[in-house]
Amino acid sequence: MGQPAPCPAGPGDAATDEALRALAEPRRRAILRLVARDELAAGEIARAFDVTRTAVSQHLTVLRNAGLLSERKVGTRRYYRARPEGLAGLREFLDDMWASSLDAARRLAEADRGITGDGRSAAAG
Amino acid sequence: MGQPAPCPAGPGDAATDEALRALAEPRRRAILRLVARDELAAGEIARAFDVTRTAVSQHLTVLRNAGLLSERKVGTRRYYRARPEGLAGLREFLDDMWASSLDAARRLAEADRGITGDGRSAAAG
DNA sequence: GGCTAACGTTAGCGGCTACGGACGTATCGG
DNA sequence: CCGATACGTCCGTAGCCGCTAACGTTAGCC
Repeated sequence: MGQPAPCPAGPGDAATDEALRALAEPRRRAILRLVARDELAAGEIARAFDVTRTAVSQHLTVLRNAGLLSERKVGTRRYYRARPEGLAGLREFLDDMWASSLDAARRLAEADRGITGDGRSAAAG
Repeated sequence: MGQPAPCPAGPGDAATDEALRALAEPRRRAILRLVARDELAAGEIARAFDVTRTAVSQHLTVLRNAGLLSERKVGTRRYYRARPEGLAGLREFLDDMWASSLDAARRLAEADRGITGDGRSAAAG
């Protein structure tokens, strides 16, 4: 066991889970790409896909719930826009993972070199 | 057969889909965090969770298939390690999305300013 | 050869989720 | 007021996903 949680960051974990799960769906990624360029209405977004408006509306709800979308109501139309802030948490998460992996890789490489090549250089550095 | 997959840095859509779907699961993220620090055997990883070894083995397979894990066989033990390269595609994807969102936000902000504040500055850039 | 340890794999099951159809609601126009 | 438009929401269904139990395989030891 062990949940040391070196970087709980409070809402970072939950938000990351929501955002990651939302991005795991190809449709939602496509929608996000679409609204990342310009602000579009739900109908226009739905027309860009072969699925029904119902599915698109649900996807929009999921994305909005994950903090990846921003909603703007104008009359009967609802315009959606991508939220960079929603991706910030994910970038941080990936960056942390990236750093850890690289550090571990370097450590293992040094250890392997000390075993296969030279043994006394282990204390070097 | 085999998987040369030298990490296609270009249209990593398929790879991004696999990696994103793999990371969408909390268990897999925890496993990845575990092996990001040090290289561990499947049994040790499985012991770190309350689920059975079968589930962990499947998670490891998924992560490995997504290019996020590296396998090293030693006797009956199989050591797993996180692969930074697997996260590279995701970082690129998020970075692109981030840039697009920010650009769109700035454009919309300028357009909004032109409407609410001044109209002749619309051509400024 | 026989035994144990470590691990992956297959089959079956329960839960979740994306999808489509039908319905209700809010807004604009005549 | 009534119709049309735009959108969200509820219900039922099909497919996917993660989990467990049982089995098969490979490596080390006596």
